Amino acid sequence: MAERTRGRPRSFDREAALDQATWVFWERGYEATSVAELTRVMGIGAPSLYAAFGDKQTLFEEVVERFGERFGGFIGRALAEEPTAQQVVARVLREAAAEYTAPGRPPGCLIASAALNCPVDQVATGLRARREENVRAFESLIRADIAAGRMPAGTDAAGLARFVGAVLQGMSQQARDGVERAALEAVAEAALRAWPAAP
Amino acid sequence: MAERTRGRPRSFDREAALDQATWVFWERGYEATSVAELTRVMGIGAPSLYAAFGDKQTLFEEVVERFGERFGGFIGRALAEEPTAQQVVARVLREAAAEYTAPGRPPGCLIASAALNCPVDQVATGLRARREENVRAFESLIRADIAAGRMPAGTDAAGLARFVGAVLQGMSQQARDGVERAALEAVAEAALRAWPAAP
DNA sequence: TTCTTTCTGTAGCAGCCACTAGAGAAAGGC
DNA sequence: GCCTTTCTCTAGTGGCTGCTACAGAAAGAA
Repeated sequence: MAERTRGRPRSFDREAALDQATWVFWERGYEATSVAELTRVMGIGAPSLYAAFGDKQTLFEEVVERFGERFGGFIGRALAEEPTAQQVVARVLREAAAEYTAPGRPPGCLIASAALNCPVDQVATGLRARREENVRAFESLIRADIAAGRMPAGTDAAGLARFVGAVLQGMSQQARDGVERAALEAVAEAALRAWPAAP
Repeated sequence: MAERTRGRPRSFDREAALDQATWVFWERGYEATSVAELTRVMGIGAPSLYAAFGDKQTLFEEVVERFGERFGGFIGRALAEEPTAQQVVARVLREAAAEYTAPGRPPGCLIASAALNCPVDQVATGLRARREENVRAFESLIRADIAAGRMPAGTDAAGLARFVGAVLQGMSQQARDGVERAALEAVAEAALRAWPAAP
């Protein structure tokens, strides 16, 4: 990755700076994070930021991508590793309670909360698409379970998937409001009781 | 109310201007709403706004108060009119699906979404307190139902109340993401299936 | 009429916003 | 050594932010 190139070499670690930026955006959200604060936390000058990352919006998009890989991965892992919709959802909700309140990092989920009330349409839309992606993944998983006879034939797959998405968003917001892990776990357990019994 | 006073009379309707301000804050959130936009929509100059409402933050607090009376009232009404916790929660969730997607007004709930990612602590804290108030009302209602033998003795009242709060917040966010009423009603129905059976 | 009180419109405050021009610094290629 | 390339630093840009000083307008009180 570190190809030798001509010209003066970059004096900072691009990956480390990206991590710092992720932290700030996660904590404050897109709009409330100023470029001045980013450069301060990243330890670089504004021209270096613009040379390395484009502009604030492009930097944010890269931050979101990285966040999805590093911290949003628990949803992808559950989707990949658990065999049934119920097991996926149970694991996702329980892990969300832990992830959204993990000590040493900002509460909640960046993808759920960083671009709320954001007047830059493209930014808000990008995050919305990522959330919608998850809901659709849940939905097709539920449909598969219905088809396989693991869930009642009359189950409202879209509604149930949307419910899981809403609970995740609600849990993230509650975490940002300062609610702690045990309380979020109670929310997850309550949500799981809504799951339809196997036929 | 319209007491005669000395001095030049105000040239605009204070209540109407407050309604316009409510609309803008509801649509855009606290931070993303500029005083310039407020004065434009309210049809008054900045000095008139500051004379009549104090400053942006005080105006917002008044807007929140009015919003709670006009649009958040459905929760209070359900709490006052329904006899059991289950009936309160069922009505609140179902009405929320309609309220959060009512045509002709901004989607979602101002109290749930207008101060997310807001760096002005006092504003964010004020809305958080209002949300917390609702959760506590649900909780004491559930406790009363447990004491009256209408719900199982082992019910986690705090957890269930927090769950309802999280679902409401999630529904508001989904509404802001453009999800429509029927889908939110499915979320409400799913959430209601989590309610513990009577003992 | 004149005084006092209150509101309104113009015009502008300092401070922050995202962003960048231009000069110098630090590397490889020759 | 010297050229090219790329990055960094200083010092700003215009534009927006919330907010206000000031002068004039419009009412009641005398």
